[in-house]
Amino acid sequence: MKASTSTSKPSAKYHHGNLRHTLLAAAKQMIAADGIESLSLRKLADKVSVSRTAAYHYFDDKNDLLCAIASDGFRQWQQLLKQSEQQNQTERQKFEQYLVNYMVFATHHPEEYELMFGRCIWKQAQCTEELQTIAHGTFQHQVEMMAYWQSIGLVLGDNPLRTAQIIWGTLHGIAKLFIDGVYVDDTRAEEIVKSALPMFLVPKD
Amino acid sequence: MKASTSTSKPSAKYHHGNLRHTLLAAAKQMIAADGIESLSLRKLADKVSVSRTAAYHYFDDKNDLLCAIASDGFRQWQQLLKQSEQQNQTERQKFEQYLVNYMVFATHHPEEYELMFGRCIWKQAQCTEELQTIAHGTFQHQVEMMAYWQSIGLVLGDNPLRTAQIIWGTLHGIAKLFIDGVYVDDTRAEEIVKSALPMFLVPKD
DNA sequence: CCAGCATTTTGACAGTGTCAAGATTGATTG
DNA sequence: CAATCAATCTTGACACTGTCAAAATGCTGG
Repeated sequence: MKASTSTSKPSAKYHHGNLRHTLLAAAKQMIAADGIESLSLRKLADKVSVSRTAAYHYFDDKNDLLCAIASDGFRQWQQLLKQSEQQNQTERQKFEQYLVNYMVFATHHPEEYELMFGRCIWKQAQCTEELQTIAHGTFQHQVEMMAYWQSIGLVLGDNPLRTAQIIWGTLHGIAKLFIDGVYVDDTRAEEIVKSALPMFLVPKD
Repeated sequence: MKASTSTSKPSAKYHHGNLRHTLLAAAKQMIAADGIESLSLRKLADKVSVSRTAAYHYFDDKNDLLCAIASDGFRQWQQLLKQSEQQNQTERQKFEQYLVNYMVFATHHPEEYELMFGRCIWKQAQCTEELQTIAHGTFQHQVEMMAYWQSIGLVLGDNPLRTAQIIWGTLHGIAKLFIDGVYVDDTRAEEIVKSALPMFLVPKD
């Protein structure tokens, strides 16, 4: 357990140190292990050895906590994107890389992915301003990339928004069918998306 | 309220008549109105004017009830498919009709759709044998249709399963992004899927 | 009319999120 | 150094949830 405080003694203190961070880390670990729906604030508090309602000082709500995790997820995803973008590749390779990255991220962080793009936050509960902002930024970036790839004649279609919706839809759909256990195929999600790639491209000849 | 019994008096009786059916109908109505996650067995029982645990005589579980609703959803979907298939159309029209049907069904019955294809049943809880069976049948039918459309040179690709996975993924993804409120665009889902259509088809010339 | 059966109810329990009020501590002043 | 204060955490309480065991109710066949 990497819990404990940041500065001084590791053992039980009243003032925890940086409880907010610890809570987030523990929560991520728990949802990774047992899924979002089996995360309870009380079990979380137990795990961090803190009282049931301690989290309420850092989060308005359970929903607020989940939104914070989702926001972190977006930051992680954006970072991965940035890393990938500055590699020296042809645009076609970048596009393929983007698709593969998406699937790898989604299948490797299924619960975070669910929080980021799932009904849990977007439909059921209202999402935080922070989440709204960072998510919107990510979406927009996505559309811009598609628009660019269309403008250089790599990707099919003339309506960037529309095409972005379709391609993202495909990625999201395959990811979700995998994550939610509908596809029990042992095929890797990356392979499926790789065979989908040609559908999106402007024919060479 | 179309509740009440099937045979005799409509008013309060101890033996309800066909409580199972009534429960299912009321549950569908409730999830259509307020979403799956706000359905509780107790509120359901209240609505049907029956005690909290009455449902347990017809369903093992809350999960069992949800599975029953999902099964009904699959039956409805299969019926819609059958209706559509026996119309007199070209194969291309049938294919397009299939895509549009999928989106219309998904967006008009979002909560049922979520139950049928969502994590709620497939991942989180284990699904009933009945559901497993009917769902598997539907999936298989889907793959067979894709295989046929490929065999007659309508749809791209040579691997039926793979192509079915991709096309279904696209449908599912667009549907979910709409349903879950990520796409707040006022564009109709059918239009998006219609513009996706050409991607799947073998070029004419 | 009564026994047995299917059906429904009542009681109870553990678990959940969340609010209000109190307890503890570290930091800030005079 | 001591007293105050604000940040932080805990305790108590409430309504709500799913679910089990045991009791109650009403229908049906003998």
